[in-house]
Amino acid sequence: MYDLILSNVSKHIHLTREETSLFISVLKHRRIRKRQYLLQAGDINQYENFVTKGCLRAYTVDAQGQEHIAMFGLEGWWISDLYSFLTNTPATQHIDALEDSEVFSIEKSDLDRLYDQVPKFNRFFLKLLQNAFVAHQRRILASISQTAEEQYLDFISRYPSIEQRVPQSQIASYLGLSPETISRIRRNQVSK
Amino acid sequence: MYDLILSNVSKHIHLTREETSLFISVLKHRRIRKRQYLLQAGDINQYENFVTKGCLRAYTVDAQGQEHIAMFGLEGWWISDLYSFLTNTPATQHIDALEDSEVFSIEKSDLDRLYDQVPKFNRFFLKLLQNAFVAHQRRILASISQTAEEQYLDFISRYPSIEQRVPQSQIASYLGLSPETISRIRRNQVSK
DNA sequence: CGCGACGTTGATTTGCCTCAACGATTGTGG
DNA sequence: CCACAATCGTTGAGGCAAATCAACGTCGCG
Repeated sequence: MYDLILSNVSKHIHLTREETSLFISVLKHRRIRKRQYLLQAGDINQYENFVTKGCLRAYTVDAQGQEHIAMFGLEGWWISDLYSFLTNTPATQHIDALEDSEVFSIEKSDLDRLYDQVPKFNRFFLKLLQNAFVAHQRRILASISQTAEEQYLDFISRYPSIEQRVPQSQIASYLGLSPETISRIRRNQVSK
Repeated sequence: MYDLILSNVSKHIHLTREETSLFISVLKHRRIRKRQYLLQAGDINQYENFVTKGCLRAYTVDAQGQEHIAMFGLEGWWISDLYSFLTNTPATQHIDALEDSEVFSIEKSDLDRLYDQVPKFNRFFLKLLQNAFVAHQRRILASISQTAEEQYLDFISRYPSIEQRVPQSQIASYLGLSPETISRIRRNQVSK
């Protein structure tokens, strides 16, 4: 049950037995049914969440009611509205499940205590965030410099596991394209 | 001379006198003339840079020769090609100066040693990166959900100091718009 | 002075969106 | 278990926001 998250941690730092059990003691296991919210915009994001099963998404809803996906969360990924989490302000993002899912959640106060008691967790989350930051930078540059087709092809080659699991319309929403555009790109693709 | 960077650090962590002098000892002061490179794509980004004076930009150049600005760096900001820095691989970004500038640079090996000797620097860079991550997330959502005009107005209200200092064409390049579009937005704006 | 950098403006093009209709598949309540 | 609704993707027609192309004015600098 703890294998996935412990191997995720051990990619970056090494934990002693005591540190491991301390870490495990702050994990809250939760099941989220498809379409169920893990977080609603307006609420305060109390948890950093690690996905152990299924698939979630974080997204905003604009004035026209359109959804814009900030990130997906598959097995082995972390997902939260980080700004809300850090500043204790109401979330601007919703997080919900695209499939029946399971996560481990760490409460903010527990995480802060963990940072103090086992300082190397600072290093761990620093590493995580470095990776996320680099990925975001790439996404920004893609968004401002590439055509719709380039963005889509890049996406599916970079995240084939997402492309296979989530509806095309969700990928469209992640890329900032219309579902029809994705459909047309795919049509042109087969004839190439 | 060290005031700006020390106050930047002390926003997030407190340093003893010894830690402060250790920190200062790894800072390399550099002057970069307008149009001069701090980093060229293809080279390995050896430094994390803190801007103490002037204004720099990090950007990629695509196959058509078009520049796309990843980030600006004004006084008090950090700037680097983080991916290259972390992985020791050739940079994909150029960094150069839009004005005569000065920076403090920290070499990677020094930073790694600093992390070990003064672990709270992990915390410091974690905090920095959290802020940067949140800003990037906002930028992504803006880019995929807003019109050109909304993006531009958002930008100048969020970063008035940049808008006053850098050419409009550079802001266009940051937002992924053409310079002409920015010009037209501004024209419509005055008549409102 | 003359040149390059920068911004403006107009004309035209184009990539992608919107709107609308439809088929296939999935899921669900009677 | 079937019928009907919802979800999802596809396709076509038309429109529009922003890009492109081109010409020109202004300013600052070497």
